[in-house]
Amino acid sequence: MIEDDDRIRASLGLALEDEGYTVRAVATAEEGMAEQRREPADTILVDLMLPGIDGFECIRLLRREGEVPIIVVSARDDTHDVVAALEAGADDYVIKPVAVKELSARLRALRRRARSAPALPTQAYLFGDLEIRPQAGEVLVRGEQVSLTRTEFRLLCELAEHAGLVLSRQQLLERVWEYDYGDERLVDVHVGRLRQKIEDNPAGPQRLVTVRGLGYKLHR
Amino acid sequence: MIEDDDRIRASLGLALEDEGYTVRAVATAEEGMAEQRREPADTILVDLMLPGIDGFECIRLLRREGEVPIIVVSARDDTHDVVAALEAGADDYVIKPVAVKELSARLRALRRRARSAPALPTQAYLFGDLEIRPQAGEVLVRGEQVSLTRTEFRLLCELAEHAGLVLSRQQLLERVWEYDYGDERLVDVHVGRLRQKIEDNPAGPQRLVTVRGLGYKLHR
DNA sequence: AGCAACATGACAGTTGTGTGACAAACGAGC
DNA sequence: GCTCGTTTGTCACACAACTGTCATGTTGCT
Repeated sequence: MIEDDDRIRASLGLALEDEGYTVRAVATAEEGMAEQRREPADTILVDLMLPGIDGFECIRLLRREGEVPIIVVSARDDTHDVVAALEAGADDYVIKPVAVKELSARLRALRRRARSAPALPTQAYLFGDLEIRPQAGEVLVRGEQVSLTRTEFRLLCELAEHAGLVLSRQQLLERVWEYDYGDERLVDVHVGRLRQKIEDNPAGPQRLVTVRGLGYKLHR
Repeated sequence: MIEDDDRIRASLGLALEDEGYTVRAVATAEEGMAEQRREPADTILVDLMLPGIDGFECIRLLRREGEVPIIVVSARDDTHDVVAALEAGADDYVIKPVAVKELSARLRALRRRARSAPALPTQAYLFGDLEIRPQAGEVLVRGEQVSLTRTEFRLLCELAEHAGLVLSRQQLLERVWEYDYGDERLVDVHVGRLRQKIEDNPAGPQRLVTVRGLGYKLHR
């Protein structure tokens, strides 16, 4: 609960605890953000009129960091505020003074809905007749699907993300293997294997080309 | 929209269409239920004071058949009604007369939440000769109904909802089992069982395929 | 030619996945 | 409350796929 009025904070906090919730309460948006980073809450109640960062901004900041359900608890019964709060990313809006039973029912309804965020939406890549769909785990060469191993797939995605640019073996080791050091020959081996699968003539690569002395790049 | 007052039905319907929504409106709970069975809506607006089956009962009936988001639009600004409606399974409660902008914002907020909820989708899926009717709890392979357990069914729905995309074991654990952590082999076992039922040759799956190192996906 | 950079095939250890067995938990029906 | 069939989660094992290393061969540059 982010609420600057001490009396409301104390009484509403106690009332919610009576309803079976565990409540942590702070007085400012700044404290709330810090607390949420320290130990994320299931649900956040936030007042709109706060000193310093106001409620609207606080909602936007919280939204940027996660999908936590947010309920606005405001004294202002104004359609503009309601709309603005919901636009900012709040999930519900209740007017103070609020009946604890109602707030509790809304909390329950909200938490019934609250779940994890959707999958990471990465875009698809298309380079000539090479198509890469990261989220589908698919790679197509001239419309034909080829099956890559995870390492090959990650390597290809990394190259695709920087298509046209040369990536050094060291960069690839760091990004694909998450090795800070390591044998750079390893990259060669996997590039070779990848070529077997995506090149028409693996010995004369057209798509995944070597830049001697620098590294590899994926041709646009 | 389930609303017995002709004037409100017409004006609110038009106003929402101006906001970009497609609206179907009926005057009674009975009609609403029939309409929802015929062609499920994304979201339902329901008045509480209805002739015949009242709003509360209507909400309970709708809830029994699916997870469709429900917003109560009532003239009665009474905490008891709010709590009762939310308890019955409504997702939100707004007071008439309602500002269309506010209703629109609440609709958006609700649908944003609904999208990430693990609810059973309202529409049916058809992938080749695999048909899934989440609301009816039916799955048909080549027109033949197969009986799935609840876990298998939820797993299939989750995969169907993201057909063509790879879902990791972790994502499936979170969405189907609502586990934050857990043994990922559990997913394998259930995928295996599901394959026994929906694949012609479970050892060489065509519909529910493994993407090695990434997870599983349902083929479109 | 000489050298460094790169490619490639083989191989053994590791990892990922499928599957059957089993016991606990559940649930419908009485 | 009880019973019995079903569902669920865990485990162990088998097997296939993948990975990283190495040795050896090839290429491109000076």
